[in-house]
Amino acid sequence: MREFKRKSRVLLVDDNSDHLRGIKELVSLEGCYDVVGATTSANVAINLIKKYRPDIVLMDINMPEKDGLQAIQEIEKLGLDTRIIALSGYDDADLIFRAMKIGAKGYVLKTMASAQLIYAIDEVSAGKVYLPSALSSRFFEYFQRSFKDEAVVSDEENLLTYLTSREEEVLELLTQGNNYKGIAGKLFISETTVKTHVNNIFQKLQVNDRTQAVLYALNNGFGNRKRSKVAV
Amino acid sequence: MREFKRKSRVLLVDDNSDHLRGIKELVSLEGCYDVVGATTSANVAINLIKKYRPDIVLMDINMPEKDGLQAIQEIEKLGLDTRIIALSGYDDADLIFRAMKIGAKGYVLKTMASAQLIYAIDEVSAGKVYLPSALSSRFFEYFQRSFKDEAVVSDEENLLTYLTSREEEVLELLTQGNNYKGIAGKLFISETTVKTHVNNIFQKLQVNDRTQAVLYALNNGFGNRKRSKVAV
DNA sequence: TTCGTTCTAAATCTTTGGATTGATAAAATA
DNA sequence: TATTTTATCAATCCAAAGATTTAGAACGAA
Repeated sequence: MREFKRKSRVLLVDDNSDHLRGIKELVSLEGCYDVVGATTSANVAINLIKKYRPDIVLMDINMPEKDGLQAIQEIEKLGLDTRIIALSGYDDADLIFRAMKIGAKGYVLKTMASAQLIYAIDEVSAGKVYLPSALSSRFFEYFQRSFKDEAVVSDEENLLTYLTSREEEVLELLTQGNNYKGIAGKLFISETTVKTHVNNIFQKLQVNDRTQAVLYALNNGFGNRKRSKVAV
Repeated sequence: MREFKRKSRVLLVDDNSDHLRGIKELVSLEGCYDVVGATTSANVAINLIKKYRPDIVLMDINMPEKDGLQAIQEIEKLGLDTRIIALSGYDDADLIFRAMKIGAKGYVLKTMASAQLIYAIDEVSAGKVYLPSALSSRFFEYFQRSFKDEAVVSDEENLLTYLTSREEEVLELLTQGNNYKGIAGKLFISETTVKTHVNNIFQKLQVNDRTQAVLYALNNGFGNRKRSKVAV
């Protein structure tokens, strides 16, 4: 499959120039990749990317000068179809998670065999997202852990289930920041009717005012909104 | 490696009894697995799991009677160390994502080769999380897409940055559903002072009332809270 | 020192929000 | 059929929220 594709253009970024040289040789040895650039600076890398539009960027994310993750984020914001593979010395679940979250298409450890790196480039170059098995495991453990608390919350009695469909409509509009007049206008009913509904909602959700009602709704999976504990 | 481990105990759940028989034979042929049960009902499965504590559960998630995802969630809530592999007819990204989110340790398509299923069981049995390469790709695309909007949002001007630290404290208490009296009491300042702060907050966030202020705060990464567009 | 900002506070006033009671009509359900 | 639930609306009434103005004290920067 690889031999039929045009050569993929690869850019290398690693603050350690020895590593950089090593990786460059390694990738260059593969017939199907053109190394269009290699730099020790993330800032230079971003400019090179704008200029050469590489297909693949191998980005070291353990750099002192500029955070590699931040660099990835900036590159992603350019909206090019450059696909980034994070290179890291650590198999830390949080690092892996954050890298994938901001759009890295792969994550490879520096300690991994060079064949592994080439394989990752092959896969990502083919449009896939590639995480080595061991790192993928880490990722999913972290991912599942970050949603565990949320599941527990939805386990306890959800007072939202007691709302009638009309009350849900009203609450929906409340969660959009509407006041009585706004809701009345949007539902084509009188303001007093809205007040009645809102009061019933307060009773059912056991809250005292609209802000608390809105907070309850958001924290208990109202509509298709969900709060997650995942942070960047 | 496999031959040194004790036999893993496997439970099979599929509403199609033909499939069920087929899978049972397939798994039974592997020397290292004991099929401790096979049922067409998710509800029966949950009882069997409580009774036999299998190591692995193969759960069909395309069942009419009871939603397989819901069943997985219930099993996860039992807090056992049973690891669940989702069996599905669809490689839908959303389905895969939801299955992994609620704790499935693997996701295998029914159309995949039987060797693939066995491999998945092997990997999950070994404590890993296993997603076939193609599905893993799907998952990550969905995952990255679900965080993309969020990144864009944090990119545009965040009015929260204009708040003073005192105003942030007040807003924090607002997002907890406090009224003026509550905030005044907690900050040991007068109610009128709180009103002043709140009014300044409204000006800076360009909103009309506390509910809108709270919504703005939650939607723009106030504190360590982050809203995600990901839903179960 | 002077200027700007922040935090504090009060006074005043208008609007909105929330509680309560009561009532009608349609629709679902027993 | 009888009963309950739901959705609708009105009229109060009080409390809370919001807008506006003014002002003193503390603090840091120009």
